[in-house]
Amino acid sequence: MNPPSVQDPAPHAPRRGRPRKSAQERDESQRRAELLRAAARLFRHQGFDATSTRDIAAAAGMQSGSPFYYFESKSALLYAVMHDGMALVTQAQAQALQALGPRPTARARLQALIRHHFEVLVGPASDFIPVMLYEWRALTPEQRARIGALKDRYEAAWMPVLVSLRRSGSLRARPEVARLFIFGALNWTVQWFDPHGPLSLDELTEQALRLFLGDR
Amino acid sequence: MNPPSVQDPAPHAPRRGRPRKSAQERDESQRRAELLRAAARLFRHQGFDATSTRDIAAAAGMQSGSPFYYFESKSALLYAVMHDGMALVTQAQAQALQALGPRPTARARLQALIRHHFEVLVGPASDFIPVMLYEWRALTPEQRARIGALKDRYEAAWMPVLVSLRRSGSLRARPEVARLFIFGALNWTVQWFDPHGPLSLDELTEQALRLFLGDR
DNA sequence: CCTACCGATCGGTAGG
DNA sequence: CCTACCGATCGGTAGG
Repeated sequence: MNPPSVQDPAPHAPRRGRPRKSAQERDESQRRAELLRAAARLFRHQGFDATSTRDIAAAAGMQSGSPFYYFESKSALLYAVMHDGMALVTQAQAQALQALGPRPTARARLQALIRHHFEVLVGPASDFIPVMLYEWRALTPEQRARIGALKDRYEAAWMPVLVSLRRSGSLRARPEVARLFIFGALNWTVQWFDPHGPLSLDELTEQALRLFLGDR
Repeated sequence: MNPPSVQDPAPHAPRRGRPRKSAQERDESQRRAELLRAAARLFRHQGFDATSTRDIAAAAGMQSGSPFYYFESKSALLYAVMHDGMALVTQAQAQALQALGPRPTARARLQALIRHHFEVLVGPASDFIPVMLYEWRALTPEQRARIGALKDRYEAAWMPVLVSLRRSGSLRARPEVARLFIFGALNWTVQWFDPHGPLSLDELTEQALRLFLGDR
């Protein structure tokens, strides 16, 4: 076992009980965030396997070996993209629901969930979730399990809404199966939706609601 | 320019005006088909980039260089998987519609299309179409255009049905957008459906119809 | 963080 | 089809 060296402690092995952040530590976490953003962008457009750590380094303005100062491995980078992405959108989803005010209808809640999900998938500044959706395979089984738990939490918020809509008759399929179909329909938009096309995210949301709900 | 050698003409440069097949040629086309099946299976489960031509050769019982006797490149193998897969399912789709007999309802036609599509996606012996759906990126632009044309033809068959259901009021979204959402919902089943699970393809089809159509 | 480097793997080919 | 091989690229590391 090596004793920890005094200078250049690898930030991917952060120490516990964090003291106040020095200017250098703030710099480091910013560089780390830049790496994550560059990686997410490249993973989304080229795929994980087709993206080299050299590509990522170059996109973040570093030399080829430098990403490994911030991340243990290429796989750890992928995991971090997915993990940080999920943490972000799960919180944003809860806020989108709270913004509806008191006692929103089930339909209004579904609308908010769908609209927010579109934002996450095809809105500006969101390569993270598409990477999670389409690069699942590249994770190790342990990583998959952990990301899967975050994904379950995100999707769980939809179930009460779907159950309520099923009870009222608006939703005609079984809620569990409906949830899987609906996420499929939404997640697939990554493949075809053009943010610069004629359809706005609001219109897209409206069409989705009309497709899935039988009334109104 | 090399004159064509007398023995071992590369089968991936087939001559025109084909004469009757010799036994050797039949053998060759069978070996080619085995390669395609092995490639489709590996591409589906590991992804194109994560599958080496050596993996494919081994799965087909060959040595590492041998796939290049049958295919110009790894990319040509991917293209062939997608092309042959699309040709197969497009024909099968037409047959599924014809089997409905004269004057089927629009609902019956949609049911047949969905049911057939599930068969293509998650039924036995079908790695080809999932590869096409999820390895799109790995094609060259020219290959993408050609496969895209085949895909358009396959999907075009759905439009008259959706238009008809829109007119009758069963479908409440715009047919063009509905088609995209519906294919998303169906194509995504590749990610979660378990053929050995409790849900049959018939039940899955029924749930999909209930989700997308507002009446009955 | 950079420099310099290693071992492994990969797509593809020549020659039979 | 196999054998033997090449050049390129890749993830990752030691040492500063």
